[in-house]
Amino acid sequence: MARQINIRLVFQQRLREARLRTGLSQKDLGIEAGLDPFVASTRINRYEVGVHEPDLSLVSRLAQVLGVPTAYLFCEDDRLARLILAFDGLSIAEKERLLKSLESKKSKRKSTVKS
Amino acid sequence: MARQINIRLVFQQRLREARLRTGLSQKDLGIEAGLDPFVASTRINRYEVGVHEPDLSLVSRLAQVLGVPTAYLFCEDDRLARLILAFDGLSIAEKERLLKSLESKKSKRKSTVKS
DNA sequence: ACGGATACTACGAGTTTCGTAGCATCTAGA
DNA sequence: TCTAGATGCTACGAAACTCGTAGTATCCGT
Repeated sequence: MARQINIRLVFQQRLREARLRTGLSQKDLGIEAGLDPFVASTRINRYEVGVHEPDLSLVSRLAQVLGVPTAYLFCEDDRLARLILAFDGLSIAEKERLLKSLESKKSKRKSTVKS
Repeated sequence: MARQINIRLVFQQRLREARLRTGLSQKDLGIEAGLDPFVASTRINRYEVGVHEPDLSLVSRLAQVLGVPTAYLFCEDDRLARLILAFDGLSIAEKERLLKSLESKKSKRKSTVKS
């Protein structure tokens, strides 16, 4: 009812979106992620179009090249995606401070959120 | 140099960790995620042990049963994992407020973070 | 000691992705 | 305009992977 999100579609979109942000071509992204230059274009294209799914180790290398945490590529929720990127830019001290603040007031709210 | 994290290992650990938090057995987790009861135990076990990788649609269903965002299962960084869980418990208004605050002060810091 | 629940694994069958070899479109330069 | 290069994309058989089956081992409660 509420949520039947297609995670594969999410992955495709986040991947393409992040690649375009870096300005890389499909081929160059693949090459920088360690793929053979002769197959890089083909394979990255298939991941963005949704024909195939890459295995986790490649996903991780792609994320590194794209400058995002691996988790970012699997965010169904745009707010969560934004959060991850913003958090990524913080210093360790700032991260800890934010976590402390968030985790302290948890369980206060009952979370009447619907989605 | 710095980071050669094994994302597969991360996935295994987050999966098991989240399952134990819910108190479900490997079998029951699989069943609730829609697997045939006769293969549920076997398959979930292989994912936790790292023998095989599930496809994205199953990962998504597992995350739903476990009550975490799909992205959570791919967090290399513990701090990011904590953040995602904490963020998940906020109301939409609180999420927006937090994002606004984080995104406004971005680009102020140069992010001298090393890891 | 028994039965049941849980975690785990080898093996062949089945399903998926991979590499190859292309095609179509667009742009820049001759 | 014609060509060359870059980019995005796809069908096909081969290769690599996961799947279901059929088990084993261990622990726990009765």
